[in-house]
Amino acid sequence: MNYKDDIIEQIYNILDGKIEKENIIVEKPKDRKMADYAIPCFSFSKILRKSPIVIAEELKDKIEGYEKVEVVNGYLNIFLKKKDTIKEIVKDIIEKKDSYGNKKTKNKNIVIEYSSPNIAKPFGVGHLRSTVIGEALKNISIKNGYNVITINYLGDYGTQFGKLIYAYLQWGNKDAMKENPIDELRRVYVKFHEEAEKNPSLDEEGRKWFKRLEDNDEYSLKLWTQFKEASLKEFEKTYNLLGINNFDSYTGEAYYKDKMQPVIDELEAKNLLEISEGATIVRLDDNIVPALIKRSDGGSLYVTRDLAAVFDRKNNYKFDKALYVVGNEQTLHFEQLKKIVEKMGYDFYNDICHINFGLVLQNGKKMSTRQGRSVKLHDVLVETIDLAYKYIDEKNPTLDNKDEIAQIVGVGAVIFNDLKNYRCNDIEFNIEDILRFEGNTGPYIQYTYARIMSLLEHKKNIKLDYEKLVINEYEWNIIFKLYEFNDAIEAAYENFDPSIIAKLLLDIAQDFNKMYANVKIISDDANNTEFVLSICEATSIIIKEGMRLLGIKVINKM
RNA sequence: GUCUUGGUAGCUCAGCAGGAUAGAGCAAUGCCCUUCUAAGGCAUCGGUCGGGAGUUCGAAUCUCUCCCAAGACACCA
Repeated sequence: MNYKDDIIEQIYNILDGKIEKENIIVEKPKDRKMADYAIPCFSFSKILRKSPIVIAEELKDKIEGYEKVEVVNGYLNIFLKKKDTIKEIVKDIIEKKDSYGNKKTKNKNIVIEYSSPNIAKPFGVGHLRSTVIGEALKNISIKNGYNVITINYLGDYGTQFGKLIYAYLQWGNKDAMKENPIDELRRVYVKFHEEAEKNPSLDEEGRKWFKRLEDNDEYSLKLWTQFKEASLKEFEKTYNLLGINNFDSYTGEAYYKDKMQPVIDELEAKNLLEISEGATIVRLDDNIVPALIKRSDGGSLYVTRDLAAVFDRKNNYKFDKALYVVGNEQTLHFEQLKKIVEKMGYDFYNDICHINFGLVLQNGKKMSTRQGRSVKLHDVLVETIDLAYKYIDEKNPTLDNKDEIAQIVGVGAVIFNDLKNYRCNDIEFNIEDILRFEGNTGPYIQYTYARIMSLLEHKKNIKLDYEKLVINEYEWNIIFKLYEFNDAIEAAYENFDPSIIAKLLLDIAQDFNKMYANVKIISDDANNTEFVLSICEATSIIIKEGMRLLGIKVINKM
């Protein structure tokens, strides 16, 4: 049962419906000793023309089904019946296992575009964010009952490839290309931008080569294909480490190259196009700068391709929502995209959602491949896994699958570090933070899980006698947190924010470890032991499932 | 310059559809493994919630204004 809803319902009825249900606020007090739920009655006094205390006193005697109801400073403080509540929640979780918290099927399709690394560039820590947030949102959306289609919209097209082809032809080294294609391509790309600083006419060369690529020039196409294949091979290593490799589609930007013209024609037919300074634009509202559809030389641009993509996806997947997990810096781009779709007369523009996230900064500034400032994700993962291995070797040297565990812990640390904070905040890239396995970290939660699994080996599955139990505050705190998992799943979807789940898991792990340190779990009292172990089991189910939603594995021993 | 985010403990961040003494982690200091995994727990230290004004019974939370930082702003994506 939902306690909050029940309390609201009761108060609504007691006050004869004079206070709207949405105005009855049920809070969770910061300090659980004050109450399990609290209702501030201040706002009722204007309508009922009585003091909050008088109202609270009236309500106090009429609310039924709870352990205790108190009035303090105008708050109505409600205490749940501990044993009944625990029994109900623990039983529910253990029965449902990892399906606990699953929401009803919505019969709606969600397309999520995420990860989207750029071909011919290293898979940098910047792309980690999109990858990891997108993956979590996929899991969270499915948990909430949506059908999900995932798209890895590879950055495999655009003027940058013209620049790259030109740069490779100018300064490229075939042997180096064979040896380590990504590094070689990065080298010439950085070189191009250095040279272009001195000699802006190089940009013109880049555009020329991209135009050739768009016009299906055989030589350009051959190089482009070579770059792309080498990159994908390289990315696969990183995806394998992260445990992410199941996109429904890998259609990159290039896929849309022959799908842009119909959209341009439609824009033309709807009289939305305009020529300005030689380029073709769509003029939007006064507060948004016009969107460039075609360059002066006829070449396509980012918006052009995204426009083609959004219609293609609407047709193919009949999406009810399209999520774009793309960084903050592209906010304007998506505003323009939505606005154009709206101007074209389609009302699904509202279903286009830019799931923005903060930048990965280095020394307070944006990382940039162009300026050679970027850190390879693969290197970071390897470093973290190595450190995890050292920990294991030191703390539990007899474990037999150390490599596997080190990988799960190391990768978990990296992913959790990214997901634990609100996604829109910028992150200062700090390898020390990632390499920390104590406190608010992924390994802390994984460790907690391993502890629980070790305890559960003592579980005998005997029938509990609830009458004999004495509940302590540690147990009670955990149960209440476990119960919040349901709400967290919905909130994480509604806000498209995985950190809501990450924070709850930290809370749960913390409460568990407090209990672990203060309560003797395996004791002579078989009934009580079994009871606490059932709480442990419920906790382990929530931690495992919550971590799975975040894209992180747990292990039984570490 | 315009627009968008953000400014909470030394550091990284929670809290923000207003509510009871502002919370974690890290760092620092001191405790706790003959007992269930010390990647843990406990304690101490640490804050005029960027400045100012307003709205109200009540503001870290809402409004305005100023300061600071980052990002975006026509032929990159």
